[in-house]
Amino acid sequence: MLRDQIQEIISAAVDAAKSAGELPDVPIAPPAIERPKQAEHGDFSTNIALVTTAAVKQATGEKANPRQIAQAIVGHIPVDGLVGAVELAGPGFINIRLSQQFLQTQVRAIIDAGDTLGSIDRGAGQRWQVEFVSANPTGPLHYGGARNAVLGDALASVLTAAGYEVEREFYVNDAGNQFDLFVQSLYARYLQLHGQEATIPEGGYNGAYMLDYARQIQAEVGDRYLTIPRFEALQEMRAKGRAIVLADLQDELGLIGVKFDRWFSEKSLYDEGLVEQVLSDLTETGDIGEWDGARWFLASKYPKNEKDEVVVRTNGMPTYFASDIAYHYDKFVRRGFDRVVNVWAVDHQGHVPRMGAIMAALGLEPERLVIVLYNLVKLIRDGQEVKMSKRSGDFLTLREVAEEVGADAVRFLLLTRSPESGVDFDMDLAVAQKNDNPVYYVQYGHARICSILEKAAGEGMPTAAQPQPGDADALALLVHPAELDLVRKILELEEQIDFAVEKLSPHNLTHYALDLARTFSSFYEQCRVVDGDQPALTRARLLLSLAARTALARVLGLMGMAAPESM
RNA sequence: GCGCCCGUAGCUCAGUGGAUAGAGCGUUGGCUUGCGGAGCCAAAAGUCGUAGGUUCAAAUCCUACCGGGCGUACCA
Repeated sequence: MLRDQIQEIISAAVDAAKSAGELPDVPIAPPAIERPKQAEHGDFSTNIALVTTAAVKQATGEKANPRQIAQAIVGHIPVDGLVGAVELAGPGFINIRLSQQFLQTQVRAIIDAGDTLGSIDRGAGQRWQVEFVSANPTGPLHYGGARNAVLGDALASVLTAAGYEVEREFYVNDAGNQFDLFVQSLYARYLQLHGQEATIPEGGYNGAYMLDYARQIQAEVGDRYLTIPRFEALQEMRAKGRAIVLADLQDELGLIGVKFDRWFSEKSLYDEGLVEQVLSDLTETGDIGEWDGARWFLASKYPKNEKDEVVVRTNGMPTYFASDIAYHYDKFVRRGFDRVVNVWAVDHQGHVPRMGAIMAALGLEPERLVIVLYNLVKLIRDGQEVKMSKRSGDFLTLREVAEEVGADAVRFLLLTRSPESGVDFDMDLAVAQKNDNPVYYVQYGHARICSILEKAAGEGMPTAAQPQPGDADALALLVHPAELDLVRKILELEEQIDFAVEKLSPHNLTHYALDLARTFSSFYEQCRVVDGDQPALTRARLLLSLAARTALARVLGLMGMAAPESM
């Protein structure tokens, strides 16, 4: 990364100053390189002199002057190539400005990077899994699930851009209570379709969509399930119901552009005996014991856990937690992911400590499992919170929101917030403001550039993507502040990607995308691109416009949004 | 009660110990005859919940308190 190069330059300058005897030879941490808030403070700044002052004071007991120290370091920073200017400012900050020539030459590099623009090698050689959504397969996703989908998907994209090999996984809870209730509810609906008396079980699923599902089954099997015993009918319906609900979920997630590499079945863990195997392994290691007629995982042996957890109930039925242990064994031991990121709503926070206990019991480094918690989405109507219930069928689905507000607008809306911030979602307001969504500003910038490039092509100019002999000379004409600022802004993308990975949250991308679009607009207002009287400058600005389009398309792609050529 | 998270402009939210705390929406005023006005420029708008502490430097770290959300199942 560019920032790393700057850091190396500063480090080298510190060493050189020490060798020259201009700095006392005390240990100094690697300099922190920051992006100043204000443009006058340059492209990068470092507080190394202030930090060094403290280090010198501690080592020698003598008071040092931070500005003097800064001056000594500045004297050893070469001004050539990358660095255009170095300034000493304020109490002892060192501000660095990128050279004009460097910025100009980056334009072609940006274009050539294309859809790998901003990629970094932070995760090279690392295989990560992002498991997200993983909603119960009992019906359409509600709106809160959309936040999970948007967050997990963008996170996976950003990790990929940072060099990790990433798999997106949806854990299908097709074993256990909720799925049983779903199948029984489905069976009841099926019977009702055939005019038979049937009631939805206590705690079952009443939503209207269940009738649609039942009709699909009816269309497939006719009245076959009336002719075979209930037990067998339910058995078959498990598979059919599963296929139908997964198809529905897949379709719904597809509306906001989310695709999974793998849909992992909880039931498969039982079918192949992995749950039983892992439970018996842990019994041997003393992590699972039996009392009060149940089998328990001794979580309290491990830090941050106060209680033990039931894995097999008194009635002999395993809990969700039992398969969760086997599932994570599968992820780490069998499939060998270096790291797994689970995206959970904050109401599952109580599980976090016991997941740490699982890792410890399985002999795995706890940091290999990361849980990203995001806050809940509250639905507001007429200023009041609306409680949603999947069982009663009274809930706002992701599909409804995506259709009414627009997929990209929904993604943007949910992605701008940091995960820990709660979201109050007012559907009426969202619909009313849907054309004011900031995502359209970003997309508009992209479409506008496409239009400019098309106009240039229409006037017989060579395409910007195709290198021309005089390009290097033409790019040297980019000296307007708005032109250089645009290049600067594009070059920030890699740091934004790095930051998103560092924080395991891609929400900064939305702010960056807006910033980038604004920077392009500013260039567009101040610098006419296509000008027949100035062919070389036109060429340079076409290249810069293409670079901006590349960056806009890239960041929109990372966020899972379209980059339209017209709108 | 205990644990985790949040409190920043009218609203919704960003903000990596650093220099004058930002954006979108809303409000007010201006920009027609040049590549897309879904745009641009400008203005008003802040006790960063409160009080202490650490630091050369705190919205950011620590402590207490106030307000809100979530959790504290042989549910998932």
